[in-house]
Order: sequence, then structure tokens, then C-alpha cells
Amino acid sequence: MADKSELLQGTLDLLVLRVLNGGPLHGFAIAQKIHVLSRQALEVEEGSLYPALYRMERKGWIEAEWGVSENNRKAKFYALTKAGRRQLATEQDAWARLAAAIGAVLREAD
Amino acid sequence: MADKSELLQGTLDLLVLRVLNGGPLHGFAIAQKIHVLSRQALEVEEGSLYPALYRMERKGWIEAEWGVSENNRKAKFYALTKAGRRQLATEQDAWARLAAAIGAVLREAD
DNA sequence: ATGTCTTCCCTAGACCATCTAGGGCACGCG
DNA sequence: CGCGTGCCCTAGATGGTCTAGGGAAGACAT
Repeated sequence: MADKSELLQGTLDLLVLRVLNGGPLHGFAIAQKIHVLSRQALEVEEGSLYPALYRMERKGWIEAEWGVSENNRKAKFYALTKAGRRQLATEQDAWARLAAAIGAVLREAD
Repeated sequence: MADKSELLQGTLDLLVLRVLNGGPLHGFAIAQKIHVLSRQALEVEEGSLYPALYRMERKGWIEAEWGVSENNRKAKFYALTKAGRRQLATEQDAWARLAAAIGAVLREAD
């Protein structure tokens, strides 16, 4: 935890989808990749990640398949579906617009 | 509602604090100002705003005082306190770091 | 073989900000 | 008078995230 502040609701799906866009990963690796790519700024708790993965699987955005990790452990690999790619595009767009809108308020208020 | 998408949790406080930094406003005006400054991208529901104002007042970030609006209506004007200004700085910083972190993931993932 | 570390998966319950969907009062205007 | 509108407020549902657990299995040293 520490000061690696909490995620805002709704951003986790986007991050996961984005990271999976580079190819299938298992849960642990997803969390690590987000951590690394954000330069340690973001920390995804497992208690948040797995429910999120389930949700997204139920919605058809990702598909799971059991396999073996690089460390020779049993692991569940998640891959983006076509609907997932569409969803990624949608959420990426929504994020861009939201960030721009908030940025505008922060800049222009006086 | 429409497509004026939902706010992310945690951003409302920041927006309200920022808008109040320009001087006291009543609730309705706060919502309008956010709407205008975001170029209609953000829409604050009253059912979200008033509980938020109440919360922030309890935390000592803002102070309320009854007055009369520009339209000659009874209205509750909210003003930033010193603690509120500190909080604004904190949240503005947190937002900047979060937006940068998410931006980094969106950009660098492959 | 035993113990410990690490990797990896999973779940129940609490938390809490936001949304939905109302209600209410008072001014201004036709 | 009646209606629109400005303005405030609340109860309850929703739902994503966090806390705080638990468990299995490979790796490695003793």
C-alpha cells in the first residue's frame, strides 16, 4: 500500500485491457506489468484484480486458459477477445475525454 | 445522464475544491461551473453533489453560509477553508501523478 | 524429509462514493 | 392563480475496490 495511492474506480479495467493487448498474461503478471509500466506508481491488489478479471470474463472481454508460467507454476492466462479490443478502444477514448475535461477545469477555474 | 459519462470516484471532491478556489459559490452554481468549465463534458448530479459538500464540510475543507443568490433565492454559499486549500493542493498533485501513471501504461504497453 | 520462500489463485465481507429517484419550498412571471 | 425554475435535501441501491484472510505447489537449502 504505502503511498501508492488507490486506483480510481473504473480505471482498473482499462489498465488490464491495455496490458493484455500485448498478448496473454496470467493474473500475477498483469499486476506486475502495470506496476512496472507505471514506474511503480500503480499497485494492483490481488483482491481487486481477480474479481475484476472475473467480471471482464463474464462480459466476454477476455478469455481464460490454464497453462504453465515462466516459473513452472500452474497459471491462468487471460487473452483479449474481439469484444475486449472494442472495449479497450471505448475505454481508452472515455479516459482521454475525462482526463481532458478534468484538466480543463483544473486549468481554467479562477 | 446520456453519454456525459459518470465521474470516477474521488474526482468530485477535487473538482469542487478547485472551483471554489475562485470564491464562494452555492451548490447549484458549483455544478454549473464544473459543467461549463469542462465544456459540457462533466455533469454533476445533485444527488452526488450535496452529499459530497456535506462530507467536505464535516472534514473542514469548506464552510457554508446562507445567503441570497443572484436570482434572489435563498442559497447556501460554500467557501474554501485553509485546510481546504491544502487539500486541494494534495488532490491536485495526486491527480497529476495518477493521470501520468495511467498515461504511461496506455502509451508504453505493447 | 522438512521447512520456508515465493508464485499464483481465490473468496467473503466491509467500505464508500456515486447514482437513482424521489420530495420540498419559494420566487418570478404570465 | 398556476407553472416553471432555482435551489436544497435524503433514502436506498449500486458496484468497484480494499482488507484480510486461505490454500496449493514448485524451488531451494538444510
